[in-house]
Amino acid sequence: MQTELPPRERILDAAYELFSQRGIRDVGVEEVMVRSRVAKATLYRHFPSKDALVLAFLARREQRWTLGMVEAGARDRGRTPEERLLALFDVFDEWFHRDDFDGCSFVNVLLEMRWGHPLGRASIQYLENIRAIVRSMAEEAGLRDTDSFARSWHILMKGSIISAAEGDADAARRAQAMARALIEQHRRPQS
Amino acid sequence: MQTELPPRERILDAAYELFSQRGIRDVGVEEVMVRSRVAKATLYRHFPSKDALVLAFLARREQRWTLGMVEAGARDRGRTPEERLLALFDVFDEWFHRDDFDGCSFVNVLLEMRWGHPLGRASIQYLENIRAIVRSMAEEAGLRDTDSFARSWHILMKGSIISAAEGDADAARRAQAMARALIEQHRRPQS
DNA sequence: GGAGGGAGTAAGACCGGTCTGTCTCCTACC
DNA sequence: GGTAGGAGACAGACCGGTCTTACTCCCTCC
Repeated sequence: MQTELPPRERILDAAYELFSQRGIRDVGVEEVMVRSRVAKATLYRHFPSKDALVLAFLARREQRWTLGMVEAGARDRGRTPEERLLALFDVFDEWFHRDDFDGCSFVNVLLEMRWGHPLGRASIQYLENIRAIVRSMAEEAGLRDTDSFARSWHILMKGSIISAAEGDADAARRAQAMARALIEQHRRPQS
Repeated sequence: MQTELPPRERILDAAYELFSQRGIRDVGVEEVMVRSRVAKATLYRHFPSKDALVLAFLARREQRWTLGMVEAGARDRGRTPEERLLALFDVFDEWFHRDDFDGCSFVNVLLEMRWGHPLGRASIQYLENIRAIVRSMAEEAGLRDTDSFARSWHILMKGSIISAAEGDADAARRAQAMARALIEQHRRPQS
């Protein structure tokens, strides 16, 4: 039998599953405790408040989702920089078809908590980090106006995620088609 | 002095402001009561539950926002069918720059309540209604594959709304540029 | 026209449940 | 034996929803 993970890891694992699938307000700390088989005092020893736990969840989400699944997945699939950009939507396509598809936690938390709330602010920062990855890929591809490109690209990413949440599992393919046109319009030299 | 609106209207007005600006879970029925200057029994006489009140809010949101602001606004601004489609993002541009910009309530409620919950289901239906408007405009414009067109177009709409919620007030212009390319690709005959 | 009654409303007490967060008590292990 | 952790009671706040009380208005009927 495997040795059980230390309490802090169990808490973070449980929080990740619950928060990513069901959102923040719908999940109480007690549910996190039960799933991680941890006492309340232990949870509050490691995290001073629920908000702090959510912040830790968002950081883990960036590691696993933004960096692990999205960025690394796209970089693995494409050979050229442009292929890697487009592969972002291949990763999304596979993600949208998974039955445990859970949407973008950063968007979810932002809309659940709104601007102004610390968790909303943090989510905005993590979304900006995603745009930075796109921008860097666009620079590798030699595109022009990479900041504007990344913002437009991000519109396609977020819009397709919402559509997938509505039930359109093919939203990534539609977004990818528009993404191709966007690349075309950002090729040097000025068209 | 103007005569006060009947209680039901006062309740719906208060619910509209509160729910559209702050979401569902963050607003308690007591806050709706206070703002509408209505007693609790009165609220529960007109609406059997908070969920029923939220459903009424969503219906009013469709009337005011989907039909009143978005569709009517776009139809007023454009002369040709294609201009009317693109004018959707002119309406968005103005909306994004308003200081009381509140995002798309249907997306907000869907992400707050999730699939499965009756309010999430209702939101998905109202989002489908938006796509039906886009589809009908696309048919007027003589575009081909109008269902797929409307789904792609909707990705641009929702993505730009999320970007605006993040703080990018110019998201509508970026989406409009991609929208132009999308129209181009859906012109008859097959390009 | 005046009395009576019923419907609608305001104000708010109240109930059961849930939430976050604190605290106590006990066990196990190093 | 001291520290970390499990189990859970507890506090204080808030939630949705029910119910009571008192008042006002309007319709009706004599």
